[in-house]
Amino acid sequence: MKKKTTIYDIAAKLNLTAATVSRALNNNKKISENTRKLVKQTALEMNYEQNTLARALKSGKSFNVGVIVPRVDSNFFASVIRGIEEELYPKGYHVIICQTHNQEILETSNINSLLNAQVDGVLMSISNAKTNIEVFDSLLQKQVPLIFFDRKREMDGISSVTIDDFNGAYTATKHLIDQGCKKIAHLSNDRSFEIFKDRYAGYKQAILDHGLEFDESLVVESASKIDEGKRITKTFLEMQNRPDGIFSSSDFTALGAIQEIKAHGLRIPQDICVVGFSNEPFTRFMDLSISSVDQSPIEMGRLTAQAFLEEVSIKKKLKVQKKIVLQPELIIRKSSTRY
Amino acid sequence: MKKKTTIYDIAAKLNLTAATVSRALNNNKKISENTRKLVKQTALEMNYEQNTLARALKSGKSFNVGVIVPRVDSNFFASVIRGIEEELYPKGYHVIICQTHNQEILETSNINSLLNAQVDGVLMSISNAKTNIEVFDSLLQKQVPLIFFDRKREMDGISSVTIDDFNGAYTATKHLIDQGCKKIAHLSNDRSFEIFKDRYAGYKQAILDHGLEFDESLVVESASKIDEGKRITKTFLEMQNRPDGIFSSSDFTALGAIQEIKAHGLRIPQDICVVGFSNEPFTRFMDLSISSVDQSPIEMGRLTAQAFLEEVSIKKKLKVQKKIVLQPELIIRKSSTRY
DNA sequence: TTGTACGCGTTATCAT
DNA sequence: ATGATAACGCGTACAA
Repeated sequence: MKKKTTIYDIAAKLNLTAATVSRALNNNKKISENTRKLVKQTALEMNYEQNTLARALKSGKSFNVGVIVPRVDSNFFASVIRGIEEELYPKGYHVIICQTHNQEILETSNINSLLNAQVDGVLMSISNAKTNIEVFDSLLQKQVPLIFFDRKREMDGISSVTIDDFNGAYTATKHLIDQGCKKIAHLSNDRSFEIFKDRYAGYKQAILDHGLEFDESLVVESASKIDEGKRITKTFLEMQNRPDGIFSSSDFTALGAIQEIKAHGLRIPQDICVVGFSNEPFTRFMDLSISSVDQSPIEMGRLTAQAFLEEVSIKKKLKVQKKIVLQPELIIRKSSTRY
Repeated sequence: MKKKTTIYDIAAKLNLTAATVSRALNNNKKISENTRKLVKQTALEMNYEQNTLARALKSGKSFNVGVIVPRVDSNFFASVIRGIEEELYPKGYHVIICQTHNQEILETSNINSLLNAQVDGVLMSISNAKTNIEVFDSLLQKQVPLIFFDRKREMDGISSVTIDDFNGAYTATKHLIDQGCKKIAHLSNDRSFEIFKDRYAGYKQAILDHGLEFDESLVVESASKIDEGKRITKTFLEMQNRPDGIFSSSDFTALGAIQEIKAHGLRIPQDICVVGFSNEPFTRFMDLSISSVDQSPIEMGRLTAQAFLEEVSIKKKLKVQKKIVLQPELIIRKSSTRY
């Protein structure tokens, strides 16, 4: 194990003091151009590398940013992380990944663990609607920037990057109406999350705005799973007056719906149109490609990272709360294209 | 900003010295049971949390592990990362993510950047077959454990976790033969990577072992993209004596092949059987579900993490090189099920 | 412009 | 069993 060269080593070699070397390397104004060049030159020759840990200990900045998501092996979150990493890496930051698996305990322990590692910020997507708010307060108290993406929580002074779920749902539902659907069902999800509440609201508003009848019994909550989509769709199809359109808040339940509809010998989109949400890769790959609402996750990641960078660059005094809302894009595919 | 309580604070309160407190907290043997309890008790009361940075600076251990992958928004790598994170988090380690986008420059800079952040280990999947080996040496010299997963490089003293690509390919090809295929093509990929070389070799061996004719013109390299699969399959279908089976080293090219075959009015699996590789989620979702070789990525991640943990727990003296090879599992679906 | 001296929070090595 | 002190590597207020 070769020992790393420190500023002391290079100071010794140059008959200078460590302080001078430090200043030279940090482009401190009050240093002669000569010594600056000399120091940098020999630093290069001696393969000097700044000890991040020491600097972090001294300055309190670790140049690490924590990212907390329910899970990483989901296309959406993986893509957001990709965006975050790409934006932060060039600025010298590293991204630390934590998964919560939707467990409140893990959400709390992750935050504490990141706090303990002295990250410079935490970017997270709420995974548990009822996680105690105290944990977030502990972040605020320690002046560690916290930024929500996708699944946020209404909190004073916290910036967030989300998409306009209401509008995405509204557009999708309106699209179904444009395709001639008269009775549109909605596969919803836990509405204690804002995103699902908003999608529900957008769906409802579109229904009402276009003279259709809003029927609460056509809205069913479930987990984002194929089988759930099948199960619920089965009940829809057994109605005496079945729906002719389905707006799903998840691509997986949408897929389940499609499978169930086919199993019943009905045609898509002729008999029933289906639109999903998230634009998961598989929706594009199917023979019967699935229309879906794209959330531009990479862009969301980039913007989240940018919001963080802004927050750390700004003087601590003024606290800005930024709420960035991305406009989702409806990707129209075969599952809802009648004309 | 509340100041964090340090061991000095709790030492002062107890009329002890910081050293004693440190020892008590670290369960040092030579400390009285009384003071140990007392210290731990008051530490709890004062909300003491160990400063990881200081400990890292002192001990040289950061409890951070770097993970380098081509990209995170791929199901395979995301799943491996998931496995790694789940294994490491309970042990107090954090996972730092880096992406290379298959660029040699980024591969090198990522390693250096992680080295600079003083990670306790680097887990990586080679993304560029010709990355200069020097970078890896710099890791070895600094005694930082390096472990390859999936895409490895043959290097002395480096542990790796891979799957038996040869066997996976062999099994898949044999399966096609069992289904009655007589002329099997192979959609390959850059064979400067071991994994693709091995898959090619497994395919070839299965052909030879079962009395079929090996025909090099039925093997074509391409990137792992749907369109490439289409393009190459088109040339296959235009042969006077077209193949009746395709083994693809990628699920994406397999999908492209399937699309092209259908477009030509041929039936799957009756006319042509197709098997892919990786078991991407979408292969299961299709109406015509795609047979594929599963690489158990989460398991791979866990084993990689475990190999790392072992390596750090062992005395630095003895260097163990572990080569873990997972057995892949062929998932047989509609695209290759004739009987 | 450069040097001196100290602190960041912890642990390890001496003593006592 | 506990205390005193140094050291990890860096940055910075203060002095020169």
